[in-house]
Amino acid sequence: MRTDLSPERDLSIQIAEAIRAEIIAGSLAVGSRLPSEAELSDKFSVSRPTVREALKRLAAQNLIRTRRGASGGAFVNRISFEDAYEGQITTATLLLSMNDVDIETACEARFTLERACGTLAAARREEHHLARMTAELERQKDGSLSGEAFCASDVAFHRALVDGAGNPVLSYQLAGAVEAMQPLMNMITVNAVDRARITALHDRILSALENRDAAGLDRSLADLAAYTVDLAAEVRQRRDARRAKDSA
Amino acid sequence: MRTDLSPERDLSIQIAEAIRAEIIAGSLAVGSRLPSEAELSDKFSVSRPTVREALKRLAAQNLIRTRRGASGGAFVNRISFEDAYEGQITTATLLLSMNDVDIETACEARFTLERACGTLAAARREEHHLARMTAELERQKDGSLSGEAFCASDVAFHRALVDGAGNPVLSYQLAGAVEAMQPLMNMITVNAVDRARITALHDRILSALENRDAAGLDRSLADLAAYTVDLAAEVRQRRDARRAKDSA
DNA sequence: CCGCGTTAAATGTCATACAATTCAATGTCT
DNA sequence: AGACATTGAATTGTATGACATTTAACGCGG
Repeated sequence: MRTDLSPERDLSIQIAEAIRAEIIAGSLAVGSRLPSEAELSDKFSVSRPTVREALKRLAAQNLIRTRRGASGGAFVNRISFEDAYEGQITTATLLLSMNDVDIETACEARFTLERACGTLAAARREEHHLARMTAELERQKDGSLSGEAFCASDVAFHRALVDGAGNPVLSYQLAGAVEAMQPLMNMITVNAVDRARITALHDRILSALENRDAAGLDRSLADLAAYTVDLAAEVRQRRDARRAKDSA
Repeated sequence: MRTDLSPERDLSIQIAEAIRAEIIAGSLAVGSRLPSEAELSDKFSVSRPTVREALKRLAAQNLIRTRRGASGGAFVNRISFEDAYEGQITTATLLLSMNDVDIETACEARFTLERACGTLAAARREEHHLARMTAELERQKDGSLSGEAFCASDVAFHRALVDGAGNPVLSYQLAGAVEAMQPLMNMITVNAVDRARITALHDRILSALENRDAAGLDRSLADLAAYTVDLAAEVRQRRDARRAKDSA
């Protein structure tokens, strides 16, 4: 079969869209092998490099994976939640950094969603969620931890909480919200006093979750949200003051 | 400058990651122009097709856009909420269809998040949110509406509710969750009785929002969630019955 | 000063060749 | 006969060079 393309837009885009449409429609099942690059370039009447550019576009979206060698080729990928997390996180991170979203707005979004998950997690959390959170909390109490490592542990702690809701779709959605804030949090969390306060709140969160105390968990998360916003406000005040001094 | 690459993985992947890292780190600012393909192939000591494959990967993620002609080239894209929203919908849709996520799980995620927004929306909604929801609700009561149009209106209604929370980050996250479910909802909502029940619930939601009655709004949304899950269960029972008959 | 063609720079596309990788068939030795 | 090395073919990855297309800027003439 030979498929014609309109010369309107770039060929590699059209080819990528044609293949993506087939994948979404299901006529290319998960795990099935696409025609070889030579066959595709024949089918679309384009050169092999052009086909390859189209395939790279799809590969960048995790829609296909390629293997070399005999009986190699491009295969339709089953998009796992883990794969999707990554894209979600980088996109959300860039969205926040590129669109001048203030920390208060980002915090509100993140904690609003997280508290909603908390209600479910209080009912469904399992031992391994608590174990992960306990381990991270221990790390956070280590004073020698670097700022970035502390934030990374903070993220892991909260993601375990979200996972406790036992709903993979929720975990996927929240991954972006929680993880995307890490760069912002890196600017905030600094001194030992702040850390102590945060780990104390984490203690409350963890024990509330352990006791399946949904209301207590929600209060603790709300307190953490309020404290985070306070810290953000301080950071901004310092920054504004510095700017005023610089411009003077 | 010449950058060395390890021969471990594919070159185009490494180049794409190197450039992406620069964008995320901010050393390539939004709107700035990347070196030309010839310069990049020189910098990384690879051929131009390889550089192009790397750029196509980045273009597929909306990280860059390219323009032809003099003073053309590849430019760092400002990721808009609209762009990101597109990608999130296709990803979320594929996730749901490829991973056999049951409707209950998807519904739970969607309404859990939406109820969280509702609490904020009850406090912050403005007249134009109510106006949009009222208009959509009127459409939904028109019996001649097609199934798809009804669902589209349903989505618009709920997006207006989410927008009422007055938090763009929240709107972005929720838009994906609500919209990605539309294909699933299309299979559910069918007959006039179901529609009447749904619009009645929408009536309750709207008036609760109008009266800034957060608790009532939450109850109404919970009822709608429960009803949706019921409908989904019916659909599945019918489907299973049909399958059993077919295999018999 | 304005309009218009020319030109140069950049991406888009093509054709071809070769390298690297993987699997399978084949053949050989024990 | 069976295990193991060898070869070969299929496929993706990369390189090279060329041409086509598009676009902005420049210079020239009116």
